[in-house]
Amino acid sequence: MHQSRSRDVLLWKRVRSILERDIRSGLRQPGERVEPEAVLAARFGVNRHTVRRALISLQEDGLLVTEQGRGSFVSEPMVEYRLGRKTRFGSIVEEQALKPSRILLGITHKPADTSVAAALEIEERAPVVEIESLGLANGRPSGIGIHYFDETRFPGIGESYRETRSVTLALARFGITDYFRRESTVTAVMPTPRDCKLLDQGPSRPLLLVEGTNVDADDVPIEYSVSRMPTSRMRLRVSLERISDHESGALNSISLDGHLM
Amino acid sequence: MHQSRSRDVLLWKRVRSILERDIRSGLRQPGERVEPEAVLAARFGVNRHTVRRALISLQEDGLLVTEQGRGSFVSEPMVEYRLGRKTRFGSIVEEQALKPSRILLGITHKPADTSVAAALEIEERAPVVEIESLGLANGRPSGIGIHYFDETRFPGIGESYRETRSVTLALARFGITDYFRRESTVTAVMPTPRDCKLLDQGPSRPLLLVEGTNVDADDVPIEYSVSRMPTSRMRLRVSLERISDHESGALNSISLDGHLM
DNA sequence: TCTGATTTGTTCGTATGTATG
DNA sequence: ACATACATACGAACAAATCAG
Repeated sequence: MHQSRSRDVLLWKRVRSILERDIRSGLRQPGERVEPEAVLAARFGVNRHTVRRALISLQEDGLLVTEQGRGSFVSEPMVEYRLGRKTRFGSIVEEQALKPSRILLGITHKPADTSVAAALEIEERAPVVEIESLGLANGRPSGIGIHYFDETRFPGIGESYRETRSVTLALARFGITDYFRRESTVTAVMPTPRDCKLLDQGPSRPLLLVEGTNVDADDVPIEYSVSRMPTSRMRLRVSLERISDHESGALNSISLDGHLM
Repeated sequence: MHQSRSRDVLLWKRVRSILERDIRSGLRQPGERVEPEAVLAARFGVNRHTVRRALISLQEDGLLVTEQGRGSFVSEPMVEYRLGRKTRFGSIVEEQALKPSRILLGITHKPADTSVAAALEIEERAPVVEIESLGLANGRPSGIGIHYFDETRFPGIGESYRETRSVTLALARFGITDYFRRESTVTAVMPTPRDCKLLDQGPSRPLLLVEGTNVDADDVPIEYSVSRMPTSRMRLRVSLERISDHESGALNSISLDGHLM
C-alpha cells in the first residue's frame, strides 16, 4: 500500500477542489499569482506532480493561466473589443458592465513621420500632436493608445484632451460632433519591458496591435491611432451583420472605431 | 590617419548602398537571409558597428527585418487579409496579384469539444470533421487553417474537400451555394515549433489567431474555423465602409470570410 | 532538458577628423 | 594655435536569443 487513499476521491481532485473553491469564492482574485507548485505541494502534503495535475485541470477549465517561468495566475475575464464604425472605448467597456478609465501617459508635439502623414493625409514633417494614454477596464490595464492629430487643424487639442480626458470631447471643441473609423489593420507584436509594466502582462505573451484612422462626416482624416492590447485580457471581435436588409444605417453594429481611447 | 575617407561619403552609407542595390536588383531575394554582420564586416573591411548602422538604416526603410539570434532577412511584401462577410482566401490573395494554393495537412474525424459544439450549435461530442491545411500565397506560407464541419449534416465532406481542395466547392456538393462569415474574434499567440516550420517564421514572432463561424443564408452555422497567420507576411485589415447610403448589399466590401481557405 | 556554437543587441572605451569660438 | 564639443569609426567584452545535437 504505497498510498492510503480515502475512499474513491482522487488526491489531485481534492487539491483541485480546494483551489477552485478559493478562486470561485474570490479568496484568490483574478490576476493574482498562485503560489509556486513546490509551495502548494508542501502545504497540502502531496507530491508536486499531484499539484501539477490539479493545476492542469484548472487550466483546462479556464480558471488558471500558467506561464513558463513566471507562475500560475487566476484567470481574468476577457474583455471583447468590438471593432466597428462608431464604437468608442468607453462604450465598449461599459457594455460589458465594466468601468472605463484612462491614465494620460504623455503629450508630445512633433513633426509627422511618413506613416502618420500618410494616414492623416497631410505633409510629411507637418506638426502633429501625439497623445499616449493607458486605457483601463475596471482598473485593469486594457491597452496603450497612441493618438495623432493634425496640429494645424486642431491647435491646442493636446490641452483639450488633458482637460477632458476624452478624444470625443476634445474634438467636440473643434466642432467635430461625430467621427467614424474608416478602416483598421491588425497585427501582433511582442511587448517591450515598458509595455509589460504598463499592461501588467508577461513578456512572453504577444500584444494585438491595431492601427486605424478616424474620419469626419466628409471622410476627411481626423485622427490616426495605434493601440497595443494585452492578449491576456483583451480580444478583438469583428461582427459583420447582414447589411442588405432592413435597417442599414443607425444601429447596425458594423462600426469601427476609436479603439483605445 | 586612422581611416582614409574619400571625400564626404560616409562609410556606413557606402555599405548601405551596396546592400540596397543588391536587394532592389533582386540579387538578394525576399525572405533570403543576409550574411552575419561579422561576415559582412570582414568582406567590406569595416567594423561591425559600421555594418550595423547600414543594416539599421535599411530596417528603417523597410528593406530588411532582423531577428535577434537568427539574422537579417530581406523583407517580403505584406499580404493583407481582408476580413469581410464574403471574402474567400483565394480571392483575397488573387486581388493582390498573387497565386493562392493549399497543402492538405490532415483530415480527422472526432467528437466535438465544447467550443466547436457551441460554434456549430450542435451537441457536445457529436461527430465532426476537422480539416487542417496550409495556405500559400505565391508559394509562401500564409496561414494554417483548421476547419470544423458537422459530420451529421455533411457526411463525407472530408473526402469532398480532399478532392476539391476547396471549402467552397466541397460545400457546394451539399447544396450550399453561398455562405457568410457571421463574426470573427482575433487574438495573438506564440507559435509552436511545428507552426514555425510550416509557416517559415521565427519562434519569437507572434501569430494572429482568427476564429470564426460561417453561416448559410438562413444564418445556420456551417463551418467553424481557426486560423493562425504569420505576422511576418500577413496583416489583417478590417475596412468598414459607409453602409447607410446607396448600395448596401452586393459589392459592399464589408464581408467577412472564410479566412484561410 | 541541457549544452555549446552562432548571431544579434548593448555597452564600455579609444582614436581621429570636423566645426566652433 | 588651442580648447572644446561633436560625429564617425574601430575594438573588446558581454548579454540575449536561436539552433543543432
